[in-house]
Amino acid sequence: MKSDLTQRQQEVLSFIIRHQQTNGAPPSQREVALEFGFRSTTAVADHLRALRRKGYLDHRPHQARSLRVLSRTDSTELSPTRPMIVDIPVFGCIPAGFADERRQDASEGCISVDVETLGVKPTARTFALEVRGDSMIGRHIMEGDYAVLEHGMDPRPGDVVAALIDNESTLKTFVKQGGKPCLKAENPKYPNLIPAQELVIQGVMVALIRKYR
Amino acid sequence: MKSDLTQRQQEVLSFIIRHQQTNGAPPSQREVALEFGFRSTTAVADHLRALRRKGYLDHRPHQARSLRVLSRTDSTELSPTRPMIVDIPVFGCIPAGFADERRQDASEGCISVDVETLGVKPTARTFALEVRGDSMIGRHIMEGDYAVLEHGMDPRPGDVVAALIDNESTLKTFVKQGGKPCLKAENPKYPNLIPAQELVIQGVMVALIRKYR
DNA sequence: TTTCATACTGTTTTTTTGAACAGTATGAAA
DNA sequence: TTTCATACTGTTCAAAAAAACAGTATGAAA
Repeated sequence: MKSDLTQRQQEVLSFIIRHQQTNGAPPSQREVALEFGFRSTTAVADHLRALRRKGYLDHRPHQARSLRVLSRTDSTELSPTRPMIVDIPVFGCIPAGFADERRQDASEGCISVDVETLGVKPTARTFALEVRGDSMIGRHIMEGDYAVLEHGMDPRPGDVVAALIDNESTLKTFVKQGGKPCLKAENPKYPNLIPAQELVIQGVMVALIRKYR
Repeated sequence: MKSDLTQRQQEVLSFIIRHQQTNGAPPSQREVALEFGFRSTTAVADHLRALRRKGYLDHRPHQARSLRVLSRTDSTELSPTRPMIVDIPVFGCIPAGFADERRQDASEGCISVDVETLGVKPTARTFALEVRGDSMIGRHIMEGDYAVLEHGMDPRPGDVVAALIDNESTLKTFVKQGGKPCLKAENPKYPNLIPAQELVIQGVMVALIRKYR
C-alpha cells in the first residue's frame, strides 16, 4: 500500500494524519520539522510538495495549518477527506412533516460516523432512529439499536425501511409481492404485509449501531 | 441546551464546529469575522474569550488555528474533544500473541467512531472484530457484523466476550455457573459452557456495527 | 556521464494570524 | 444611578507560519 511513496514521505503523511486526529488540526510545517528533527522547514515543504504532486495532500496556499489529507476512492479519482466525520441526527420518532426540517434539534443527540465506516456516504438526508419494539427481531434488529437510514433512497426488495404508520415510524422489510411493493414485519406478533403505496417510506436502512454496557 | 451561552456565542461555536467538520481544521479569527460580517477581529476575540471562560473552548495562545471545542462530560468536569474520532483497528481474527502488538497493520482497515457514539470511550485497547459464523445468533449478532471490543476489561455475567479457542477468537456470553466463570455459546449448534479460566479472554464487547447494502 | 528526484541545511521575505489598545452602544442587574 | 457583561468598530503590533531563495549530497535511471 502506498508504494508510490518513499519511506520518508509515508512517515510525514502518517504524522500529519496522527497529528490531526490527536490535536484536532493539522500540524504547521515547523511542527513537522520538529517531529523529524529537521533544522529547516524547507525539508518539510519539499515533502509536502511531493505528497501534493502524488495526490495525497492538498492545502490552501498562504494559509496556516491548511493541510488536508486526500483519500483515494479508486485508482484515479481523488476526493478530499474533509467530511470525514458526519453528524447524523438521532430522532426518537420521526414527525409527520419530515422532508423539510431535517437536521436541527435532533433532541436525542447525534451519532458521528466517518464515511469509511458506513459503506454509504452519509448525506444531509441521513438520519438515525432509535429502534423501539421488536418488530424486526427476525432480522436481528433489537430494541435500543440505532438504525441509520437514508432518506429518499430507492428501496430494493429485501431492504429494511422506515415507514410512517399511524404517525409513528416503524421498521419493515420492503418486499415485492406479485409485482406490488409491500412492507413485511419480521415478527409474527405484528400485522404482516402492508401495501407500500399507501404510506410514506421515510428512509432505507444503511447501517445499525448497537451499544453494550 | 447550552442555556448559559448567548445567541451569538452559540452561533459562533456552531460555526467553529461546522468549519472544523467541513474543512478539517478550525477557522482563523478572521474567517469567523468574515462569516458574521464583523469588520474587526476583536469582536471574534471577545466571543472566543467568553466561550473559553464558560468552558466551551480551548486554544493555545499565539498559535494559528488552535481552537479546540470542549465537550461536557458532566455539569462540572470538562474534557477536550481532541480524540473526538478514534480509529479502531479491525482484525479478521486475533492472533495468539495479542496484547503487545495492538494497533498497526489492521489489515482489514479501521472503523472510526467518536467518543459520544459509543458510550464507552475507545482507548488504545479497543479493537473491532468482524464476526464470523453464527455462534452468537441468539444475541442477534450476525455474520459480517463488526464487534467492537475492549481489551483488559473485567467481564460481568451476561457480557459478550471474545475468547481465544483453538487459536481463533470466538464470541461467547460470559456467565457464572455455581460461582465459576464460564463461556456460553448462543447457538445450539456450538458446544455450550466452557470454563473461562482455561482460555484467554481477549475483550469485552462494547458495541456492534452492522452495514447494510 | 548527465540528468533528475529525493532529502536535506541555512537564511530571508512576506503573509497570515492572534493579540493588544482605545473606544462606542445597549440592556440587565445591583 | 452605577456597574457590568455583551457586542461591536477601527487601528496597530508582534508572533507564527508559509514561501522563496541559494545551496549540498545521494542514488537511480537514461
